[in-house]
Amino acid sequence: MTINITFPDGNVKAFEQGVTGYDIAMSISPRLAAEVIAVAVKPEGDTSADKGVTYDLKRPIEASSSIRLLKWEDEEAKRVFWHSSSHLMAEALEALYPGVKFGIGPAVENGFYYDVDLNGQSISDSDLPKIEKKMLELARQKQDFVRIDVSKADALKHFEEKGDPYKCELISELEDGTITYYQNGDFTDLCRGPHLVNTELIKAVKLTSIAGAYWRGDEKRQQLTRIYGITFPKKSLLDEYLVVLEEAKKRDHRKLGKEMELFTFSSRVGMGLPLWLPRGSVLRFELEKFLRKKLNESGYLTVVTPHIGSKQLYVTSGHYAKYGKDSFQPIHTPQEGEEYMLKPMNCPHHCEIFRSSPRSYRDLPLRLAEFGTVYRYEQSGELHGLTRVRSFTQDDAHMYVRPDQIKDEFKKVIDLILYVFKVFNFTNYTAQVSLRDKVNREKYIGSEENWDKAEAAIIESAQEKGLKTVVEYGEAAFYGPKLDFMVKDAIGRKWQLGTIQVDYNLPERFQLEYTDADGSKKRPVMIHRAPFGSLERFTAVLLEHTGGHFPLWLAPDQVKVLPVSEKYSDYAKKVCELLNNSEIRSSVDDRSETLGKRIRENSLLRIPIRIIVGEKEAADGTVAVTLRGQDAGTMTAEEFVTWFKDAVKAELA
RNA sequence: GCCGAUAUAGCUCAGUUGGCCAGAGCACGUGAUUUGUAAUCUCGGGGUCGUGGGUUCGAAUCCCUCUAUCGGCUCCA
Repeated sequence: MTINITFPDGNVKAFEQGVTGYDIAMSISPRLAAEVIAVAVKPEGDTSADKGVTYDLKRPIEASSSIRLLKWEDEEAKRVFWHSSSHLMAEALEALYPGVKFGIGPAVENGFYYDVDLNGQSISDSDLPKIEKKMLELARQKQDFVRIDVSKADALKHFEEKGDPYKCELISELEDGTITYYQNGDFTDLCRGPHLVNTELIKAVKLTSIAGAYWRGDEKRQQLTRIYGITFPKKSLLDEYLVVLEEAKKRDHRKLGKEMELFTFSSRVGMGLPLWLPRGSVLRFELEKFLRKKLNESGYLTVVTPHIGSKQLYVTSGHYAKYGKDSFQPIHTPQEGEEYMLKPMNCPHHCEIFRSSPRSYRDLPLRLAEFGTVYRYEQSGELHGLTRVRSFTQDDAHMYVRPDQIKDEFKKVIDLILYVFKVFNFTNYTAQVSLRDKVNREKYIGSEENWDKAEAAIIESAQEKGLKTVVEYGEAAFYGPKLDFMVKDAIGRKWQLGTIQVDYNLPERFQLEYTDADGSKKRPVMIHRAPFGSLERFTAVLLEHTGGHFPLWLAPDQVKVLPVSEKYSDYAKKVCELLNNSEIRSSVDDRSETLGKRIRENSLLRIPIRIIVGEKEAADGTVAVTLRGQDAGTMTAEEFVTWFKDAVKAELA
């Protein structure tokens, strides 16, 4: 019996039933067969958007299907490669650490990990080379990965005898008849697969770090040792990867922030409490200015509210019940029973502003904006540079809208966020729609009906704006669903920047009302939004995104004027004064250092423009301009001001 | 908070199996030099080796406590 195999280019070829991906590749060329790692199989008639199931190269294909032969360049192939590598590491661990028990060992975005219980033994970074060596040794034994179907009873028996409670727990949750083992060498693991054909494909191994991880992510359960690693089919690919990693470290915002004198931390002030240095403060104020202008154009009203609020405010908002114990504790006053809390968000204050006056349907949408500094008690281990801090300033705003205005308003915010991303040249972002957990719903405040409406509004707006979105169930805030924009940092970690959240709950809790056209009282809907997320996190991500080379309009120091020698200091100062009077941030560097050294130092500070003045310029009243290392010509100081303003205008267009 | 690691001058880092007043480069100060597009030379100041305890004749080095930082986990309004 034959089946039809459809190739990505639309060609169809007949093969014997039970043909494998490897056979198909061989039928095209042996060279291809050597490069193929796995095969994606999509049965004929499956019209879903699904990319197909990844098969082992030697697993028989039983029905007519469309296939894609997956090579290293395909993400799916990398996953197979790394998943197999985690099995190889487990085999090595079992050889080196007798009695080791295994949790789970999946492939991740860059490599793989395995969670293991070392059975009382300990392991440290210095042990990693030993494990790497063992892995390569085993890989060279050319072990086949063998897929074995097994019954639930047999599987349970096997791992009980082996004394592995983690695998037993996993098996107990699986359905009989769907359970498979994979075996390579002496190592057998419960695994769905797919895997490489043979371990010999793994040519280069780097174990990157050791960390603790809770079994099944539950803080209350056993903590396992997680070993991270990455492998490659060629040694050269590993070397390239290590170089990229080094380069990324150079862009780390914590390092750049120090070098460029933007911000610092002090253990005496307290952990997670950033101190903005003068240069960083300029940057921050410019970011604020940039957004304020946009807000003014978009009908927002700016408000200012205090950094603390009475405990009662948060009892009303519901935040106290939800987060009270895990946040900064109430501030007591000399007055018995009087308690204030550092504000963890601005919304409750804004709700009280809404209440300060009767509102008509004509007043809506009411958009209240504030650069509001908030305080959140993040767990100590979670703090990270400027991306996770305990005190940060949100570019916050709350829109109070009529139900019929939600979608329009939502779309306007999406436009704003996309404008921000465009100006800062963020092209590599993902939009995540965060909805309720499908099953576990008790942690959410508010009625089913309102949630359904809010979730629909988000999904539709995103669709109509043509956003590519990922839907995540269970990621919603407790008070409403949200649309988050995520970007990656220098070393590939994802951070949430902009956020838009629909909220039916706070208006309810604060009993917010407006008078509708027919004179009846109606409840507004609230939309929370922050295009930057926070000034802190945005600055961090921007630093890494640009490598510290900010757009001209944003650079803390825009121009450095360098006189060739002391003789031209006065002229340099005159030029600088003119620029500063034209609101161009500039300064003179006339230290008695060589010109070469001053150029170098000011370049390292990433000052975008340098102006050099010497005999010629002083005589002609001109300046010699260099923009980011590129000669931009000689012009009069006045011409430079115009040139500069035009350049800034172009950046913000 | 948990697991693992780290902490030496303002910064980046040396400091060998515990052993003379703890070193370098950069930065800072000083003097010379007055420079035409990415590092001029001279001399100098600066560290109770994160904190507190312990082991030892002797601790930057070994052990414990605490603090902070780093990599993860968990959490994230």
